[in-house]
Amino acid sequence: MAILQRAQPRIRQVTTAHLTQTMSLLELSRAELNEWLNSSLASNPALEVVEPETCPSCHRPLYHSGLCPMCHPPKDEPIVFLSTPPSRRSSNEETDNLPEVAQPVTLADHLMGQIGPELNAEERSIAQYLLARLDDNGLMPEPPFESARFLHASPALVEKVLHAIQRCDPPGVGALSTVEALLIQIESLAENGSVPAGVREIIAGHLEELAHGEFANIAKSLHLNREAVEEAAHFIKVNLTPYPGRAFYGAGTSRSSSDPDLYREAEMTFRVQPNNPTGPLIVEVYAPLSGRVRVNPEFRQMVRTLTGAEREKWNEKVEEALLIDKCLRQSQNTLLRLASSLAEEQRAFILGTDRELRPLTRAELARRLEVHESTISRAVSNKRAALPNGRIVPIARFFDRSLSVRDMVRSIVSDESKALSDTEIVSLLDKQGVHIARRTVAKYRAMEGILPMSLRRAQHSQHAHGRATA
DNA sequence: CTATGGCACGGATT
DNA sequence: AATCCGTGCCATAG
Repeated sequence: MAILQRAQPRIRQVTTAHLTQTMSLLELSRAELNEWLNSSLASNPALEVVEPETCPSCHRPLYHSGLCPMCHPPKDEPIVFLSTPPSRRSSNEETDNLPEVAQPVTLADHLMGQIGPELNAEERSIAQYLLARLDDNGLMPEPPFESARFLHASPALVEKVLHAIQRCDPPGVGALSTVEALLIQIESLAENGSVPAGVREIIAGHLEELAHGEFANIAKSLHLNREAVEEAAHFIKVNLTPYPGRAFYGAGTSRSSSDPDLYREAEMTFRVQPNNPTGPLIVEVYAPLSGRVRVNPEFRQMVRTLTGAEREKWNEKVEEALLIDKCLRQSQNTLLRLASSLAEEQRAFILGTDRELRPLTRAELARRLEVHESTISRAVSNKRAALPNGRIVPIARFFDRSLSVRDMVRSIVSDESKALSDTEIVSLLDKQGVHIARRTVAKYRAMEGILPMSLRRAQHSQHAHGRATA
């Protein structure tokens, strides 16, 4: 199979600006790919979109010559097909009879919905940029003046928009730091009820100590008694979150509050067959457009009649269009094969729990699909998958070596009656056939936000996970 | 003395 | 080549 990296150097020169992106189509997210394609279509008259053939019985677009994967499902392999989001569908393709998988609104959409109405056009485009920059936790990683420089907008205006964002629903979004996010949340809580004494001060100056459970130190430096500090700590734990983007709105599944990717679009959706739950999975991979692109034959014909510089100029466009077409097919093809492999390999994980994730490396999959391993890396990074239970997870998670063990640790701790030490957890895991070092259990614990044994005894039925370090 | 976190090393992964 | 991950060693707190 021709590998993307092999594209001839001659062409590489032709399309400088776009080519770098073309080479890495695989690593673009759904939205980015969309945007890229739109701009390519707009700037290249040689490109045209052709309607796909559709399956005669279900009217689903057929991307490959051959049978419709839904109407003629393969026997053992997963059923994989490309599909286009409803807004971009060409004709009125019938809505599918596929089982519903929750497709939540993105965090950015949610926020834009709140602030959009109050903003004028310029402010809105600033907001759009800012929202796109929010990280997984809903925090703003870049100071307003930098955004302003990038946008060529006045810093004051950018700040104004940012402040508008910060007043929005998941309290704390758009904050520049964890501390700021917490403080904003406090303000929002203070409007409705009272906030225990010391909470603000602890957030502002003693977060580190709080994370380590050093109540005595805090009490001393704030001149409070220990009870007050504990009360404040409890309040913080229950009411505040350092990850504003993850929680608060849209009561999704119980897990959702800790899943930052929930509010991003998925690039593929895994489902079970409604009438054949034990059969192969169905995988829907999203494509930026229904149908496919090609070089407009009339345009090409027209170019042939030109001469000299004119001809050169438009020929470049034709070459570029050819390349775009090729790369698009190439990347979609790999994506489909990747999806299929994942559905097959990680079926148990997709249907079940984290614990059932099989260790799988990118390199291994690359060998199997006969592509370069960097190809897999690109395809996997920056993408998300929707699972049948409605969760949206980063596709990189399919390659997480320790996820299943971390899940075991989590359940060991939640089932414990007498707070276990890391060493004890090691031996419990040993019995279940998992052999890891004590130090490693400690790290997993930290990753899961589980406090050390000594700080774990107290409250058990609390649903909030305490984790406050950056 | 036990439990745990920090640091750093080496090997695997990307 | 850069980064990530599991681990061992050591310091520190209780």
